[in-house]
Amino acid sequence: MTAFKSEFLHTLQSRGFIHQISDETGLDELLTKETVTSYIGYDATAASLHAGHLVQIMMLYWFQQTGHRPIALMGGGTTMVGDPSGKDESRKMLTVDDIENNKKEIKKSFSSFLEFGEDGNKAIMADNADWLLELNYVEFLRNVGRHLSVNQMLARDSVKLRLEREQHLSFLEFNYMCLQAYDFTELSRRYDCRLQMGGSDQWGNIVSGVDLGRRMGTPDLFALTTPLLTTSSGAKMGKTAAGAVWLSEEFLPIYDYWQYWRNTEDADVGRFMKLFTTLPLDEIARYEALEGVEKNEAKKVLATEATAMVHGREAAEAAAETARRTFEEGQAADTLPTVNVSASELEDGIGLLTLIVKSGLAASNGEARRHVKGGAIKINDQQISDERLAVNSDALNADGAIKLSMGKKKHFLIKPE
RNA sequence: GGAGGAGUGUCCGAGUGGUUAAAGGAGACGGACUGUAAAUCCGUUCGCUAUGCGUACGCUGGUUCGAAUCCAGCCUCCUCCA
Repeated sequence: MTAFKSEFLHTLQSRGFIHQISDETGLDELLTKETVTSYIGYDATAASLHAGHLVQIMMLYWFQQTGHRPIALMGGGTTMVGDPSGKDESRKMLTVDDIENNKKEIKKSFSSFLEFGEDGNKAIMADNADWLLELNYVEFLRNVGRHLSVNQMLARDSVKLRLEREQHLSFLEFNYMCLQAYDFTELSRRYDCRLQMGGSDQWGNIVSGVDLGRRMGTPDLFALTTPLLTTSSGAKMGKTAAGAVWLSEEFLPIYDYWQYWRNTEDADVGRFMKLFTTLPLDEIARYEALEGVEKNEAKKVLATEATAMVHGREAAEAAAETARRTFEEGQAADTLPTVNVSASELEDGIGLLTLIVKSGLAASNGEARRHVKGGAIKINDQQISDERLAVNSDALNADGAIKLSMGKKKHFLIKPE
């Protein structure tokens, strides 16, 4: 293992972020010498980023923390085309308005990690729509295309593997690499961006940009990728039953976000602490050394720290406190996620199944019914077996709410309004 | 344009006329055991006003008492050739 001189690479390496670097020594020197600009691209396909993006975001965070200038590049242009690497039928074309809105929302999430601004090493939010959308095909071919080597691109794993397996590779897909390569040179030109980072699956695309830059006469460009992250059981990061673990509060309550990290597998705690929190390494080592039941303490710290990164410390502490009261004292903490029902409806009595569906615990009455049959549903901690039960205001507790639970972990408060 | 292959439930994948709402697996959810973990075991996994009804095997028609299964046309995807 190389010992890096630059604070940035040293930090990344000791925290387990690094998979591949195009020119370790060169990049290390550059980072030691001057304030460097680096970018990571994100497609604006949804209005919120999710936990799968976190590793990338944390890299930008450390980049800025160690004195460099990060660029978060929105794929406004590439999103218009749609990344074909997702194998299913091509993604629905997003409207310009959608993309604009998504960008705005995504930027909010970035603001928790990066300091945006004009000068010094303030982060920049760029958008490849600014240059990709006005590209003229023939002009692009003449200015950029002649520098792109098909021979080299054919050698990239992403392409090579497809060809070897005799799988179809569309021209569009092939061009995605070209556009991303071009992005890199454009960012180099506009912002003197020297480094592109990304997930390990992006290696080929990033290196294509490095090559293109050299042919087009940019300063030396560098590539850095992170390992593909899975949990110890092999599950993809950032996915749950309900879908992605969104960073935006509107998509996932902060309490649930905290819970996601609280339920981390034992084997992942240390690794995740290094990647998703900013705790000092020696402190992480202490938590990592905990065994058995004590590991839970580490998980709570992980959950609170990881939540604080996104939602702020106050909200994270609140989520931790809610969890403590709910799980350790069995109370209905009034900060649990709440479902509002109209007071008059509640007076008349609401069907249990309806209530379960309304709270999002089940997608249909049938599913709700199954949960009741399976003994998963509790109201005010009383197991309910009668699926036809009508819940009315008699069930309200002292705080004027009804605690609805499914299983041991999911709790809601039903409140009249 | 030619030849061949494929399209099944969240995903993968069996199923070539009849107890098929569709084997099996994965995933997910619930339960047991635990530590709000993992592993393991058990259960559930289209919808509904439910001993019934409605939808469902790319689409549209047809054959049949009866079709995911047979026929015709169409659509989409893939491979090879031109």
